[in-house]
Amino acid sequence: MDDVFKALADASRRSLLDRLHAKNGQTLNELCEGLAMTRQAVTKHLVILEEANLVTTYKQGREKLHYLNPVPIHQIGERWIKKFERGKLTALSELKRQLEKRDE
Amino acid sequence: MDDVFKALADASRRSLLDRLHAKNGQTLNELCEGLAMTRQAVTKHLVILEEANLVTTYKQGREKLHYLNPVPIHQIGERWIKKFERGKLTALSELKRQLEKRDE
DNA sequence: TTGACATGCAACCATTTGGTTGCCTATTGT
DNA sequence: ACAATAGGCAACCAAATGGTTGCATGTCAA
Repeated sequence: MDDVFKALADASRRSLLDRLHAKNGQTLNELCEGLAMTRQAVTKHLVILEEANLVTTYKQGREKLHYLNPVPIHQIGERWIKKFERGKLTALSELKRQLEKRDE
Repeated sequence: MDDVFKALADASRRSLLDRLHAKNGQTLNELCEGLAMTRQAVTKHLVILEEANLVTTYKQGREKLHYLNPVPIHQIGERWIKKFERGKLTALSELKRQLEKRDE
């Protein structure tokens, strides 16, 4: 889970996920197009995404195809974000109450 | 939004959010208890959480109270994670199809 | 078969990050 | 008044991060 959070912390990597979300199964060179980064930098980002299991690849001839795996993202939502949504309203009203108490 | 992702990337900071989720409105020293880190390190983490708007503070005398703000977490869920859940199943079946094609 | 194309590997670099120590300031209880 | 308590500030440090360049390897097409 830590891997996933770390992988998502970088805007370039999130934008790579966006690109794969728009069009799945792209090659490395395809994913490089229009980016202000060298191919090697993109490779490094993709490796981190693979290690976090956010991207799956397989080689077809000399090309390497990249597929988005949305499962870890979903798990962040289920296992982590939902925990903080329970009690969101009570936390906020508690905050409001305390902030108001400040002015007494 | 980038600030929030960056803030969430560190396990110590996520655990501070957990602590505030368990008990809201803690002081700095309270949040330090039982952690293998100096007070100053915790302060730095809390500053990052504040800048990402995940934690709100206010001073009461010589104490500084920390409150969890769950709104940015909720927004990550709404504005980011949900985007990838739409089409999750189609992405997965596409992936499966491609992986099977590999063995032909 | 050989040149062009797609990717991999490794060394290197600057900046950011996560932490420390040492000291300073402000508030509170006795 | 003053010692103890709660927190702030700044300099410093090692390691991680995000990027580069240069070169090597594997595959396809003419």
